[in-house]
Amino acid sequence: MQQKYNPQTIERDAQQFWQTRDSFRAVEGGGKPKYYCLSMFPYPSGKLHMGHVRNYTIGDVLTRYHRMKGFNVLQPMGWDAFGLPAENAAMANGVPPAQWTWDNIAYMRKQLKSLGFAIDWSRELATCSPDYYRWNQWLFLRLLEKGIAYKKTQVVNWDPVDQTVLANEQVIDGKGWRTGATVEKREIPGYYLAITKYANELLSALDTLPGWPERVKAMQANWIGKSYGVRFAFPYTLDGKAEKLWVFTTRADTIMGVTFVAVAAEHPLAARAAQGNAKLAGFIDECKRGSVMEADLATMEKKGMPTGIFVEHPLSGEKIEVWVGNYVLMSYGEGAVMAVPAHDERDFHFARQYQLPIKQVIDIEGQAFSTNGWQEWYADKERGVCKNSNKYNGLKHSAAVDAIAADLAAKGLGEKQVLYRLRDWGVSRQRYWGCPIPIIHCASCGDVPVPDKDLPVVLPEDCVPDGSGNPLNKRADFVNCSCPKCGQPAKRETDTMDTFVDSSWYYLRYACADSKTAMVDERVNYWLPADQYIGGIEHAILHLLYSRFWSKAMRDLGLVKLDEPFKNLLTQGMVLNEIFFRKPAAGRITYYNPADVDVSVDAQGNRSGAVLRADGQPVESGGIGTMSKSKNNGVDPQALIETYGADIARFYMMFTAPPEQTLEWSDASVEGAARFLRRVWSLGFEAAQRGKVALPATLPATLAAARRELHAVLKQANYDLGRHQFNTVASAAMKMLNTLEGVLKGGNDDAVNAVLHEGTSMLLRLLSPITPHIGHQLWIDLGYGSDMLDAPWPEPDAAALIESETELVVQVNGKKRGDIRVARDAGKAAIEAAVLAHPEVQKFMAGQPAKKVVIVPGRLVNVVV
RNA sequence: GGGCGAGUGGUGAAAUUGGUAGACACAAGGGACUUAAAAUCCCUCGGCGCAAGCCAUACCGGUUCGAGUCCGGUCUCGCCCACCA
Repeated sequence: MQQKYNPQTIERDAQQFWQTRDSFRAVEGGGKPKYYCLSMFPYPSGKLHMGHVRNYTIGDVLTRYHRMKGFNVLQPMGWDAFGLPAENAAMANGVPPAQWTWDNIAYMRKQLKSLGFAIDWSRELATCSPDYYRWNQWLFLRLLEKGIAYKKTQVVNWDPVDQTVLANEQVIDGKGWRTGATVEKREIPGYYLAITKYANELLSALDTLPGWPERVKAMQANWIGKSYGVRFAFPYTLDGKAEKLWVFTTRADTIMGVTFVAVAAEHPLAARAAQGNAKLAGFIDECKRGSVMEADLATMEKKGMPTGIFVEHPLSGEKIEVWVGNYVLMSYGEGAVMAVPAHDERDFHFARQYQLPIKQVIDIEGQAFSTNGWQEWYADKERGVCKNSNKYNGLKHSAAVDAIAADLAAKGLGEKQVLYRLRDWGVSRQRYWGCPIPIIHCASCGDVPVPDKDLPVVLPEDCVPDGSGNPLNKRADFVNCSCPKCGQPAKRETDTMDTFVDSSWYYLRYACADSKTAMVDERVNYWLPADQYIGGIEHAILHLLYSRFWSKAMRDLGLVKLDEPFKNLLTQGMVLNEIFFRKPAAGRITYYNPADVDVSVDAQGNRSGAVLRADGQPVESGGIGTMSKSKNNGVDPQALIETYGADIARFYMMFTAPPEQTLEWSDASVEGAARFLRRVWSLGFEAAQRGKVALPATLPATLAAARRELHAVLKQANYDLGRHQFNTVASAAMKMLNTLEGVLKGGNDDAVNAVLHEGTSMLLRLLSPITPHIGHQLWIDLGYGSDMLDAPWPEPDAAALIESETELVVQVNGKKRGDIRVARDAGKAAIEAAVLAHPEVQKFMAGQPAKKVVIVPGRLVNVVV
């Protein structure tokens, strides 16, 4: 055994040991309760970043902890391997995306292994492998049969940089989620998945997920956006034909206040009105081209134009004019709204802009309505009652809605409707590096599904994209085929699937990654749902919603017995670092990596300045931000692992912040973690020299106190592990080390060494989920066993925690004035007497009688004067 | 505009149901060891005060014997959604 802590050799040996023994292979069954610990799989971008290290360290801590607690644990790993970066890299380097991707996977797998994660590598999968994506295609065909997948032509979000369609969820602030390019609108045919059929279940089942953060559930509920309202029609006659203009409203109670109707620029009625109306046609064109930036939209001036078409109010029969309004969305509801300027803020501003009538139909007692300016209460549906509304006068919101909906229904002009904000999920992408959509286009048979026997439709792996659209279109050997129905020459679909399809079910495939004959098998029902899912908050909506939908769809196909795929969700915080830059008078900002900047501090420890090491000149601080290429503030995990080793990197990650919070990078704190593990090693070395000694029946008081402290800290640490607060578990390990070093200095007799050994064995096991390598080695060196993974989780000894005397804090009027030691079983009267006799207490009571004495057992006594 | 969350030393952070605020660290300062440095070890470390003590968990108020924690209000920051009818 070496006296000096040498992480490199220790870690290499431990990893070899685990590999030789195949320690982390998970096998179904065996009588233990199962624990499926799942981390979001990485995109193989080239190398790991700190976010990955943090994510997988959290997963590994939970994995190893549960394993020692007696669970049958599965921790798998795979690769979200399709996607655009591979195409961009291919263009930059002239290498096919497949090769780039597989090279990256090989490198990142090596990195993950060097971090010592307890992963069952036999279940590894990559979504770009035909063995995996054939099942995307297979399931897509099943969904097509069920009508959940369907084709339609629709106005879509078009990313001009990536040259592809984006789902609504992938448009952020009017920009592509990946490229940041301003999204355009285009009309394109594509395949859609009817996620809206599951809207209600996706929403209501959120209540069955107590192990999910409220924040994520709120975001999903918000996104699904359930609204209760009334869908109804304004009848009209055009070109001699009776027609209906449908609208949706959540405020049917204000229906008697309708003074105009507004339709979206894309609405068919707008197009009809624009015929022979060049001015209107021009306006509609302007609206369609207009910005889709939400920030712009929210502040954009209300613009509109009358169509000259009039409709009839369904209840009053009044003539109402139809306007085209730039604030009406074609994609929500009917693309048309009833406008009630008196009680809707947008309608109000629009009406004022164009001098349209404003008619108050909701009254709140004591509030005076005015058309001069908008007041919050105009839209208050809780307090108001109907007025100027004939037979509905005096009714409150819900009663009025009921009555009006009933009257509309009686006329066949409307009914109550539940509407969702959620849209169907467009999955066609005009990209090469993705899963081919298994469809063949035949001139006579139309769109024909590829027969199951011909799956997978294999993506050619030797294409090099050149930026001019999808290279598959130029691959005659891929495109040309024969129609499965009639045998005539046909064309293969060249669109590929959204990569979110790949990641919507990979967690199921881990359970049966070797299955050649089926997408999933019975083993899925053993492992799923995942007991713990860990990943970034950025997937709160997209990936997690799609995955929930996908597993429900598979359930309804009878493939899995599963309502929800992820029982508990932990959203880990981001890894941040300082930002330094210089902004020349002219030219672009340059960012400098914090590793190249020297920061000086004054005597109080306050920051006094920062200079670039290379030239000694000052740089400006840009605060703290997520590690990113654009801010040049990333720290490469590889350098960290090579300099310090996996255990120190892992310990630092766990100690610095609780898992859900952001983690601010600090080189000095990494050094602190290294210091701690060196001390652990020294302690282990010393303990090994002294030899193992069994605990005697009785211990001297100081050793009993030390032992009590060790067990009390362990008790708290176990509690903290249960609630995933790993930073205080790391703190607990530090406290135990401090205590044990004190014990060590107390002498070198059997009693000392007995406490030392018991404490060290507890410490190593408590640390082992976080720093498994050092634990593995010391466990052997100290003679506790040959494989720490087989050791039981340490539990505090209740007997060690018992004290003959307890210390109570003494307060007078809620302020601490001292403390007393009393017998553990001291009665109330004895405690009270002891406290009242305490000199500090007497001093602060200043001769006044005690009004009341509050005793909190085992904690404190408060004397009220 | 709507929703959710958070504000504690120079810094990262602790404080389970209301019960000793700042555990455990980092940084800083002082000291020991050393020819010297690194490493290691010891001490100090929220503010004011010589001290007794007082003040301190964004701010104001409330409940309570007792509030970082509960309630009401204000301010600031972060995230998500957003002309969703």
